Amino acid sequence: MKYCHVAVNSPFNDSLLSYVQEDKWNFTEGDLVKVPLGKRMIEGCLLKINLSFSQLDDSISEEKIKPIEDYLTEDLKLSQEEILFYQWIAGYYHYPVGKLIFDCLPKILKKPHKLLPVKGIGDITLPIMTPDQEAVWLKIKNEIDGSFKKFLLHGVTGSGKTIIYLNLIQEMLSQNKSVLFLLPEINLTPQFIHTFSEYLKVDIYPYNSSISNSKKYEMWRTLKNKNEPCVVIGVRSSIFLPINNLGLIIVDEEHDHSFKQEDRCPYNARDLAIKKASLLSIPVILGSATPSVETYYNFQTKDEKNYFSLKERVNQSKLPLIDLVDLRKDKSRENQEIWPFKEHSIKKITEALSKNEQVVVFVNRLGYANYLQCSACGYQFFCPNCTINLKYFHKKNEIQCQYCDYTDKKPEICPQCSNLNILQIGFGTEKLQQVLKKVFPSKTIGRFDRDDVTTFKKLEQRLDDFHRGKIDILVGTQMLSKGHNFKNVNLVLIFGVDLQLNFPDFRSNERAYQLLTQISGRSGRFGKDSEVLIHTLAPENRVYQYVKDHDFNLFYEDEIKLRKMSKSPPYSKIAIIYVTSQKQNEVIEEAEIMGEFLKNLGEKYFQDIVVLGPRTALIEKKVNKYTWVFMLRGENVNNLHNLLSTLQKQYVPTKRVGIKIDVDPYQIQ
DNA sequence: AGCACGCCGACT
DNA sequence: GTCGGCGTGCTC
Repeated sequence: MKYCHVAVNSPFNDSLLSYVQEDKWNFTEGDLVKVPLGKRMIEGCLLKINLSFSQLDDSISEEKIKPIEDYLTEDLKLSQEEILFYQWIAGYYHYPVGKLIFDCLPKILKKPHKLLPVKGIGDITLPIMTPDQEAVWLKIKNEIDGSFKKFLLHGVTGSGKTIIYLNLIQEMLSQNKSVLFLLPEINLTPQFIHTFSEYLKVDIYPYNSSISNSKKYEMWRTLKNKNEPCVVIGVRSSIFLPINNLGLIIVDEEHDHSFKQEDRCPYNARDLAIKKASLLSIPVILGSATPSVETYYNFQTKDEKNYFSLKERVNQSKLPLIDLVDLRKDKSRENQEIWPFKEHSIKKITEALSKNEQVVVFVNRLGYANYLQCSACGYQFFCPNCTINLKYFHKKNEIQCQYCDYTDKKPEICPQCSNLNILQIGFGTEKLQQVLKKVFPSKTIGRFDRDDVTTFKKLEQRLDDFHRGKIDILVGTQMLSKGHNFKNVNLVLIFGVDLQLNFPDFRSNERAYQLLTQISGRSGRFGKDSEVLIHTLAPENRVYQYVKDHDFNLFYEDEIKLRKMSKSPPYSKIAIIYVTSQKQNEVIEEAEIMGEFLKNLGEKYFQDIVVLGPRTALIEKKVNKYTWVFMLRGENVNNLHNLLSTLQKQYVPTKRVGIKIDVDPYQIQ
């Protein structure tokens, strides 16, 4: 009797199950199959075939093993390289490999659908590079030699990283190799599709959440067999696309947190890009104006010769002048009508508008007021399902939860003391938009956030309107901060970054620095003098000073010292364990028992691993689910992985709780 | 993760 | 009586 190992789409037994391989099949490894599990049929992928019973690394008894039912499809299968890639990821993130595979593959379809790539025109020749750009491009080009190498392209905002990418892509295409271009968010797709199709005469494939499953399925089949070189522009999940003859991966905005998947398998696509490049022996280029501290550290200590920087903007542009607006000053004399703007900021906006320029206003929060509070008794309006305040939306006249769908009418009266004066605390995009509408009634004030821009189509439309000058002032959240090339913006206002700096997390300074620098970078990209006004209650905070001085190195030197002192990454490796349940007492009890287990395990075998916790998650209850967390930290990566594996193999929960492991967490929830 | 079984309360 | 809520156990 022949047996095989199948990675199934179920977490049962870590998704690795054994099946009988009947002689009638002509299977090879990587085939996608249907297998029986209990009373149903589930999807599976053959990892190892032609095994005898004794070769099964499984403690199951022989008579329990059932035969494979059928092929799931013969249209698509995984290559040996893909299997290795998925297995490595599953091991690294302690996630079941079968779940991972079927999370990543498109849903298998019977009928193929039509797929039309964007046909690159390539009718414009690339602009001549500046001497700086040319030097970098030549050095990278000469380093690329058909082996695995990683490069960091560190160029200030507006320094023209895209031109270097395009030259390198053209070089690859001329060698008949395809290129994968990863960007953090779907928002940036339209502009890259536009630019790439102007300069490159090849098929360009966008891959993101606006692409239907049938197109995704067709893309997997097409890219696997495609012989002509092409370019894929995609978000994090496109790292899994089986691109034939892939010659180069570019990760733009490598520092961006959107590369980290938070649900399901919590991988970081930037790190996977490096892994994939090494498996395929190809180069990978990381690009950013604000490299992550960990990436920069790696290039400082290991790959120095592959670090390239661009310090000047192109188009004779200077970096914007950055002004800190102290929100604490002269409170009494402040004009309440324009709050939270200051008269100075309104004056600056007026000046910009009078020059027929556009203005970008950034605030990190949605809605009108962050929460409501009774002025008499201090009562706050909380979500009944989550430990969070309800946000107030003015136009909808509602208070809403950001984690579940709980919504209520705006209260007129305090339910606790019947007081009629309910205070609105904090502000978001909606508030800023409304204030600006009042101050500038003849101007068009647009909004760019998740609340107002709900579909990809609307997003394209809103951006297009702004580019065409139909919007004078655009008020937006993070969505606005990344990569956009606005021609007529020389004034940017920033609000609400103080909150980021107060976040209890070793990355809070880094996040704030990156955010400020990225948003500031939207100002003055086309030659004119430009300005950024950062509104803050803590102008003396050093992060603001580094942003003001455009000094990445000082920021980094300061930050890396803190990381060393606090033994945070890159000086250690971190993993988080989340324990969740609908029942608060069960999570707490389970977390305590698990804490004992981890402590004993640590004392016996892993003395170098620090176990912190259990404590509540930052938001203990979300959608009626309670979460408690552990943080594990260690300098030895292998020990950290061994501790996690031991926990997974040996720890038997006493309650029905969910357990999730997050290796290299970005946000410590 | 599903799915079934089995126990219990509440409703015609 | 029996419908359905959810706790528990099992699946190669």
